[in-house]
Amino acid sequence: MDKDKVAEILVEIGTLLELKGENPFKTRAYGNGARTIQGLTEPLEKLVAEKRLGEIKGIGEALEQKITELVETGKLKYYDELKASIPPGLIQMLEISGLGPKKIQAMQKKLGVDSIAKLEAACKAGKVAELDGFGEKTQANILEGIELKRTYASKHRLGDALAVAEPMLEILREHPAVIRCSTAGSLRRFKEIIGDIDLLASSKKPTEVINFFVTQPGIVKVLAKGETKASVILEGGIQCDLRVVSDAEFPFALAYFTGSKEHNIVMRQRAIQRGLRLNEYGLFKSTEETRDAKLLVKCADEAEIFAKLDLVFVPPELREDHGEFSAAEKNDLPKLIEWTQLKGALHNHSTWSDGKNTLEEIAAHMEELGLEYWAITDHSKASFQANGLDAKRLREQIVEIKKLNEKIAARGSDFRLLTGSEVDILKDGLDFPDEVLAELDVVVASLHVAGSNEAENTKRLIRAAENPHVHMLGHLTGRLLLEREAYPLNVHAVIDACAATGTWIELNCNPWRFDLDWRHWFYAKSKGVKCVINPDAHRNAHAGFLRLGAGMARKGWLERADVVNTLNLKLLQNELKRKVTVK
DNA sequence: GCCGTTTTCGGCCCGACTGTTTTCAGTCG
Repeated sequence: MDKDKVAEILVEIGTLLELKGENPFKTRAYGNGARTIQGLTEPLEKLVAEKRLGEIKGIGEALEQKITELVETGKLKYYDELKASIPPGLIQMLEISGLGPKKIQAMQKKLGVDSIAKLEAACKAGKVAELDGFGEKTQANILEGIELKRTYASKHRLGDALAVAEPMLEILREHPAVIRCSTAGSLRRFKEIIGDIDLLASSKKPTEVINFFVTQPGIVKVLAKGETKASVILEGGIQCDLRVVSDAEFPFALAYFTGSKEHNIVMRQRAIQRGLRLNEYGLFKSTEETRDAKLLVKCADEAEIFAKLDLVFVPPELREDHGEFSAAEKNDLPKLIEWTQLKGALHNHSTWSDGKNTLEEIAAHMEELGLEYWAITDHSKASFQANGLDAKRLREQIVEIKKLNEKIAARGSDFRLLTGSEVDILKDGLDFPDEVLAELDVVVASLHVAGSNEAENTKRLIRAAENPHVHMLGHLTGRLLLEREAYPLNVHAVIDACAATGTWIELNCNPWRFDLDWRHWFYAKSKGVKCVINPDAHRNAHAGFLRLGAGMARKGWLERADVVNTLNLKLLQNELKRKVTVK
C-alpha cells in the first residue's frame, strides 16, 4: 500500500474517532501522522522494513504498529472494525456547516438520525428543536446547511477562488476606513484546492468595514456577522470570511490566519519556549494568555514576528510545517522563483489542433506580455478528438512558424515561436517516429490514455523519458482536480528515470491540473530533475496561468535555477539541444 | 495518540461567533 493511501486511512480514522467523541488530541494525532507520512522523502516500505517508523517525530508506538500492518498486509483490523461501528451517513453529516461530532452524536443517540436524509426528515418534523441544547434556530440552520451542501461544492480550485477573491480585495482596499488588507488562509498559501476565501483588513472602524463588506454585490448569503468578523457565501458558492483588526494587530493576524494550522502550532510553541505568548493579536511578554498592550512585542510586519522567534521570513507558500522551521532557523530557505522570472513557455496549443488562437495571435500576445519565446506543441495524430496533427500537417506548421518568425525578426523583435509537438505516449511507443521528432525545437511527451495498471503506466512514461528527442514529460499524473484522480503510477520511479536521462518534468499550471503536484518536487529536485512551468495554453488568456504555476513551484521549494523556462531564449535553445547531443 | 532542559503523566494553540443558555458548549478556523 502506498503512502498516499496510508495517509488517507489515517485521516479517516481521525474523523471516525472524532465522531465517536474521542479526545480531540488523539484524533489530531492521526491527522498529524497522516501529514507526516505524506511528507516522507524516503519510501515508506523501506522505513517499515527497517523498523525505523518510530524514529519519526509524530509517529509513536500505536501509529507505527498500524502503519506497519497497513503497508505489510494492505489492511488494518482496527480500521475495519472502527469503520463498521459507525454509519457512513454520520461522516457525511460532518460536512454540513454548523454540525460537529457532539451534535451529530446527540441526534444519533436521541433521534436515531444516522444519515442526511433522516436528519432532514427529523428537522422538518420539528424533532431536532426539541432536544436539549438545540432550538428552532439550530434546526433551521441545519436545514439550510443541508441545502447549501446540496447546491454548492465545499472545495474549489485555486484559479476560481482567486478570480473572486482578488476583486473583493480591491474593493476593500478602496474603502477609506481600511488601512491594510490582504488575502490569508490557504489562498495566500497557494494551495491548489481551497475550502473558503479568507480576507483580512486593518481599520480603526471595524464595524463600518464589516457592514460595507456584507452589502457588496455578488454575496448570496450572510452566514455570520459580528463586530470584527463576517462570513458570507459568494456567487458560485465560495464562502468568504473577513476579519478586521487594528493596524498594530495586522501582522499578527495575517500570520495567524494565513496558517497553516500546523505551522501556527509550531509558531506558538516557539513563542512559549522563549517565555512569550503568540496569538492573532500579538506577541506578548507573558506566559499567560493576554492581550495587554503593555506586554506587546511590537512588530511592524510578519518578518519581524519571525525574527523575534529566531527565524527568517517564511514565504506563505512554505507554511505547511514541511521543514520550513529547520530551514528558517539556519537561514537556509530557498530563494523561491518569482513568476516574473519566467521568459516563456514550452507546452501550448493553437488552432492547428484544439487551441482557440492562431499562430499570429499567439505570437502578438506573448510578445506584448514581454515574453521571449512560446512553443507551439499541438497534439499528435492519436489525439484525433483534439484535431491532432499527423507528420504532414506538423511539417506544414513548422514552415508556417518559421515564416512567422522571419516576419517578427524583420521588424527587429527578438521574440520567437518555437516549433514543437505534444506527442502522445502510446502503448507501444510515441505517436511520431524519431526522425519527425528530430525536426522540432521542443518535444513534450504526454500520456493521454492511461490504463489501470500502475506498472504498465510507469513503464510507458519511463520509455518516453528514455527517448533522446523527448525534452519533457507533460502533466505526468493526468489528474484533474476535483474531477479525476491521477492514474495509477509510480511517480518516484518516473522521476528517477528522468534524472537518469536528463528529461525535464512539466509543472502543468492549468489550475485544473497543477501536475506534477507540488509535493513531489522536493524529491524531483533532490534528484536534480528540472522543472518546466507550462500553461498548456489553449487560448491567449491562459498565459495568466504562469503566475499560478510559479506559485505552485514555490510551494515545491523551487528556485529560479530549478526551472528551465527562466532561461533566456539563447540559453534555452542550448539546453534543448543538449539531450540529443549527450545521448 | 504523542511527547519530554517543567520527562513516563499531564499537558497538547486559542479566540470569535452562534445559539442556547443565564454562564456556557459547540463549532470553526
